[in-house]
Amino acid sequence: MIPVGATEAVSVDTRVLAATNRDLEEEIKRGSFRPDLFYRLNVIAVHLPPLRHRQDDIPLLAESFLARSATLRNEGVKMLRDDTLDALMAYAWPGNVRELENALERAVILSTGSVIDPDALPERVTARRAEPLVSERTPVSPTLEAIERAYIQWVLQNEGGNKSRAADMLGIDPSTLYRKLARYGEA
Amino acid sequence: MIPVGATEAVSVDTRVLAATNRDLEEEIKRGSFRPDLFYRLNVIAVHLPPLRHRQDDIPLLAESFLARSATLRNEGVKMLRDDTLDALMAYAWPGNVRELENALERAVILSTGSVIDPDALPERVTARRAEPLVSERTPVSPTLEAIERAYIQWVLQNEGGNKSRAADMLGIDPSTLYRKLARYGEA
DNA sequence: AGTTGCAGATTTGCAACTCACC
DNA sequence: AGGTGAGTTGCAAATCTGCAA
Repeated sequence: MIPVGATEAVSVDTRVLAATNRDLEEEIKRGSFRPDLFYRLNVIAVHLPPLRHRQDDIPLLAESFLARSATLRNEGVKMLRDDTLDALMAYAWPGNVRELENALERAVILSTGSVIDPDALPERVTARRAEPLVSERTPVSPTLEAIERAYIQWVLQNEGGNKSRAADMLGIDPSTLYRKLARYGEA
Repeated sequence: MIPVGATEAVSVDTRVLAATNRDLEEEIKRGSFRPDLFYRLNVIAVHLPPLRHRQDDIPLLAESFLARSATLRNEGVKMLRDDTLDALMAYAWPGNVRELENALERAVILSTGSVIDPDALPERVTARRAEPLVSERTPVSPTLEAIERAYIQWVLQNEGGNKSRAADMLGIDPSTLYRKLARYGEA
């Protein structure tokens, strides 16, 4: 595909072809596709899933890490003392899951017994209420409208600029597509 | 992230974090993102870009392949005779770019001189008007509505199910999001 | 195929209200 | 009792849509 206005020829198509299968197409046709589809999107740029929005997940995540860690080290699973867990849940984890994982790994190493107490956690975690980081990075997702626009453009290109066919793909009336495009043009 | 209703813990977040950069976020925030974003989408399942809709691109693609081939083989670039190119452009390339590439590779090998004539192409290509393949696979793209749904779900998940915040991300009123979700629920 | 008028259907943001939790 | 924030609903205005030309 040659992007509008560009001159580069690409060989993406090929791989796409290889990666596709009918089942998926079917599933997609009926509009039900899995979120992991969007994880891919994500990998490129869209969003940083903020762990701090899911504090309830922390116990589960922690448990899972501890279990894995125990397996890897051929040791028994270490437990979190209640207040240790509290600390974990209170912290904002700006580094998300990775940071949580690292902290727990460290804690496992530092703990001699089978119970992990708060002392084993990095200071920044236990320091209650680390003041809101200067640049509390607010993650950004594209606007619904932005997605619509981009997707439309993309389908349109795949249909060789044929608006009627593109409209069929999109499941809307050609006139509707026509107007949407017009709107995009203005703005 | 733990998908709604699931129990698996994942560590996707991390990599995402690593792969992201501010510039992209900026660009995205303002709603202008490049099509290659959707190529990724594409890689997973969405669509088979049909080469037959872009016959004008064929000369360019062919040229680029020939150039590359020449480089790889340490030979001079071979040229397409006019009627060879005609044949290429007349053919529907159900296998898309991959098929084109293969055909050219074959042609290069078969051609002793520096000019590629039609005889060097696979039969199916030169057989004028190969009858429309039995299952002329019509590529499918998800409906606009399907995309909207999926994207909304995805953002919603990233916001930990918080509809208000998700609505902010999406650039719509919380009530609007609420209703959309309700609609999805019914259907 | 692309475009536009049109009348009806749908959708939207706003604001108000409830509910839960601090 | 007071405050904040999420979720939800009524409503009138604005927008959007499919159809047909």
